[in-house]
Amino acid sequence: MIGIAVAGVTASGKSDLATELAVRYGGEVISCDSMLVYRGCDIGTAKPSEAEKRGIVHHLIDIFDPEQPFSAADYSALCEAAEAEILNRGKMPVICGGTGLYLDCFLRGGLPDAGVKDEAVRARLEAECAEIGAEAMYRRLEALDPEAAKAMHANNVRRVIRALEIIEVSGRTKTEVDRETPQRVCVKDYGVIALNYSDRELRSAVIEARVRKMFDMGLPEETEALRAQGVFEKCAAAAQAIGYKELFLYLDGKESREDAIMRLTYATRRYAKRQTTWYAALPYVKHLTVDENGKRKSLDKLADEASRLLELDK
RNA sequence: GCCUCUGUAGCUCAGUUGGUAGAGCAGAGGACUGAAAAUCCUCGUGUCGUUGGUUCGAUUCCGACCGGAGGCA
Repeated sequence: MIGIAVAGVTASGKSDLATELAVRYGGEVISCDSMLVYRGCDIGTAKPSEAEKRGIVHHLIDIFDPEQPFSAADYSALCEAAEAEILNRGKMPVICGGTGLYLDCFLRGGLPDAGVKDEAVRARLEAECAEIGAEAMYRRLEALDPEAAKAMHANNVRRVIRALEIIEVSGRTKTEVDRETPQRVCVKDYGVIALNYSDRELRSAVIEARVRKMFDMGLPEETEALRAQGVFEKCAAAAQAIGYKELFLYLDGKESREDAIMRLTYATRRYAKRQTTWYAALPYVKHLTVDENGKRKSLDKLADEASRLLELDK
């Protein structure tokens, strides 16, 4: 095994565990998070502080400005590079983060449609979609790539457009392109664990507490700062982060602080649910439960369990 | 004390010219191959405040009562 990956639900202690494992086994952490790459998005993304990093080198954090686009393909390539660098130093890569798609892409050996992308084409398709409607776009895809169309819902405009984009840019269908990589198989020699709470009530409570803490730490101010930069008008990837758009009403005086806190809590809970569904579908992950009898396990105990699950001390 | 408004799903509210009701949010489940903290799909029986009356039939009309809001005294 050349490395380990700590994935899992938001606010489950992934960072702590990954850092602990890096300390124990001589590793460096590679973040696997679509939002930690952005500078200035700190509180809202629960970015680890220097103290929390405990002197361990962390890769792929603060590498872009919030206006810049970022995607799974970019991640996969960057992660590959970071991995090589770490291995060169004779250290162990410890991937850590909750963006399931990114992890999956990397572990599967990159994306099949590498290089198949054209912002201009995509923008044009979006404009067309706005004009003729999702239904018409879907019918167009049905004619060109019926198999891909069948696998997606007509309302899921993003995916329909991406499939059409692939056809235009590469001259091949998404179905053809996708056939070239393994289906959700981990082709890298990594041990993968996903953290989650065994008790849903506890998970909800932890998430709410974390949101309140973020507010106390200055989330509203951070949001204002990003707004002043124009991040949200530029349709940037960072603008979709949970934790900023939910505060707009409050910042504009149209909602109470408490209501904003609750809406952010709800959004985060739903996110945790989506993550759970995602990780449950990945055949190569080992699941690790974060609480015991309603109380959080100590980090040491959790790390021991993770080590055992991954057979690290063998 | 009088007058007006109001009481419908966990929350905010629609609605039924009388034939027992539906949205958003919350909640549950799921999908996912270059925006993924994104995008999308599926799931709604609740004494229609209580109680009398009118009616073949009332949550809907009428009365009383009990909550809540406002106005006049």
